[in-house]
Amino acid sequence: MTKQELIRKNAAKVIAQEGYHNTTVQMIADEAGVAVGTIYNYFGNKKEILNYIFKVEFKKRTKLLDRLNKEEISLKEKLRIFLDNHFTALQANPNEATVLVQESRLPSKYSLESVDNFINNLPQLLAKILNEAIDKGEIKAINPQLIANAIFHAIRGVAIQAVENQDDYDFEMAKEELFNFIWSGLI
Amino acid sequence: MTKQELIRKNAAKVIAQEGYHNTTVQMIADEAGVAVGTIYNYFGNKKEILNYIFKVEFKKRTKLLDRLNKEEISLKEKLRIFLDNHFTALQANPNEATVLVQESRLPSKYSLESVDNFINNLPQLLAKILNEAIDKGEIKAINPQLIANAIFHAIRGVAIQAVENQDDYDFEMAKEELFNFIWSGLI
Amino acid sequence: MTKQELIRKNAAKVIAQEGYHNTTVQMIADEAGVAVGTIYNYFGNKKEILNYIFKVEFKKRTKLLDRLNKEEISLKEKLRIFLDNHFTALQANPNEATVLVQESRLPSKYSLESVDNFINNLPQLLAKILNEAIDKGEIKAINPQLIANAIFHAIRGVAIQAVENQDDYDFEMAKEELFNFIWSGLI
Amino acid sequence: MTKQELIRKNAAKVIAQEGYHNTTVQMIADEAGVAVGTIYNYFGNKKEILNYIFKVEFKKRTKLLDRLNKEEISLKEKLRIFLDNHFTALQANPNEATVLVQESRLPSKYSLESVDNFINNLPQLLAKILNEAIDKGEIKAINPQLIANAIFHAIRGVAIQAVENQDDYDFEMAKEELFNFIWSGLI
DNA sequence: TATGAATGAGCTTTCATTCAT
DNA sequence: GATGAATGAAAGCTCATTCAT
Repeated sequence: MTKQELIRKNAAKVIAQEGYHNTTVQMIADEAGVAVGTIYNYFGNKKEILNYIFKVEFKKRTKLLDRLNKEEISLKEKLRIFLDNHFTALQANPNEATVLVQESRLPSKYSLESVDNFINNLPQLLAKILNEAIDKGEIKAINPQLIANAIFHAIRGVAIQAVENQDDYDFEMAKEELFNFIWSGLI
Repeated sequence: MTKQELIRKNAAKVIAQEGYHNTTVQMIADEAGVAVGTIYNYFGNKKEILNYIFKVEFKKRTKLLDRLNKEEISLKEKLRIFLDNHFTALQANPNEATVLVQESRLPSKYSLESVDNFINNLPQLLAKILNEAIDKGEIKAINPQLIANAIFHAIRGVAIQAVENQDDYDFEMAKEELFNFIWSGLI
Repeated sequence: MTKQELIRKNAAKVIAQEGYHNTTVQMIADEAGVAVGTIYNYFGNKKEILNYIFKVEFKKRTKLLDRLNKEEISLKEKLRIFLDNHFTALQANPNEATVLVQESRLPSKYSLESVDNFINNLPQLLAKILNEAIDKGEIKAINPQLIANAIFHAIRGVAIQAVENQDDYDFEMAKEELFNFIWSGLI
Repeated sequence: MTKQELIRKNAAKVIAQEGYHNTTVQMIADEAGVAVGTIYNYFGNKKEILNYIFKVEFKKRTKLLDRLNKEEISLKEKLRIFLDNHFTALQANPNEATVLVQESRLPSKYSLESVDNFINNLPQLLAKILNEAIDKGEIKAINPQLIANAIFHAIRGVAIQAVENQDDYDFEMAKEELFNFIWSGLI
């Protein structure tokens, strides 16, 4: 693991626990087992650490949605795959997931590029997929923007709960329930 | 308006714009037209201001849900009334709504009592209502906790968009779309 | 004395002893008997303290030269008055004088407005006075800019020595010698 | 060119542009095209680089003055030769000249041996030469220390201007004006 | 009650220096 | 010798909080 990855991972851990604003760079350094100075060899400032965490996660999510967007499968299947992936990522990287969920609502003027990307572009991509499904008659005529947004946040809300109760959480059940709820809302 | 209310209102305004962590007590004082010292005559510390904002809003929401819980009307109607109320409150107090939405995700160890209340108890109350509706056969058998949570966050997500684009947002359309989406997901 | 003056005075003292770059804001605060935070209530940042020291001294020197410029007395007398004033100021405010002398040579890109003023405009004013004296035939035809600059720095050089050996320095002698040297160089 | 010379030259370049305190060892390393570590193989610390720049330049100036001191030529000629030399050096090594001029006023407690040498011994040597000229009746009875100091700084002041406006500066004119001014002040 | 100047702990960030490779 | 990633002490600056007026 590169030192940058080491720092990203440990930063996510501390920020997930403490929140970005309660996390000092020293805390991140201690968790990563490096000196503060070392962090500044890899990140220009504290904000960029958070930025990088978002960027990495955003890339993962986006890549999947982009791929789904192009594939010739039904929306139903796409939604299943997306939820599968999401919950797998959640279990694999709970810290990063927590950070995404907790730190994604700075007022836009302070917002990081990557946070904006995450919070705006992901629903956007989802809306696009919904739109096509409407055209194909797979789902009923809804407002794609609005419903994409609702779905995105519904998933996010369940993710929060899941992550906060990681140890005894039935991820399979959650995925199933969530899928049914969303899908019924669309047809 | 009491001085405490004056401070609460103006604090909500600034915090909505800047975010809690980027808001200084001085900024709140300036907005409210009082001295910093005055604020500390009404609030023990900065956190308590946020706490109070949540408390006031929570009470409003909770009161409604409590009432709905007891009334002998169908879930469908309850949901309608809740959404009506929610969107009305949103338009009436967009600052407070923004604060609720943006500041409700501190890590639990730093969390304020009132924030916890808001984020946990509101879905809880909703879950209770859902549960009864299941028992009565009004809706299908879902996991009430999880779906209440999903609904809560779906509404929250739409609220964010609405508040951020206040000036040219079709609240009626949003309410209608959201209601249909949720309701279809339940039956 | 206002608190701003208190800080300026004590800052000049420490900076004269230690040099601007070896002076921490904490040192200034200690010398002035206030907290660091207090300094930042009166100055935006460390640089502004230095800036203000220069500004105050510059105003003093400039005011005199401006007045001399307008008066209908001979250059010889003007020069005498200026040197008198300069050496009086030197004895009255040796710390400020030391700061002026020691900190006035930052590379121009980092230079403070007030430092630039001091180092450029003072010789400029002197050059103007010389120019008029040439026109009136009081002194010989020299390059006013260049000689003004030479005079300015000659005075500055003597000032350094004087300030560094304050306790046993014959200011009257210095003034006399310097005047004669400069004056002979002009006629 | 030895590596030490390479570093000295490039350090002078950067320090002339940025000032000693705004120059990082990394910047010097980059300019010289070596690694930071390499610099520390040739210089004990950052200060020693500056020290060395002064030492080299001081030796040049001192050598000339020492020689002039011993020669049996008139002060007038000595002064001419010195100014000639000085302005030639200025044009040949403007970076080093700039450094000498800008960095020679650290408070004495932080001062480098070589800086002290430069700023104290050069005027001292000049004073000695003046003293002999007085004894020989070549110039009038002045205070040699003080006037040497004034001359030294007058030259320094003109040098600053010259170096700052290198590209379009009439060095010959400057030399001539300065010589006349100084010489008239002495006789 | 209202004020706002004063406080200082605690934060982010820099950079001269080291040392394993 | 040359390297440059790692270090951590030390700096500038912020801002919640206090308290004399």
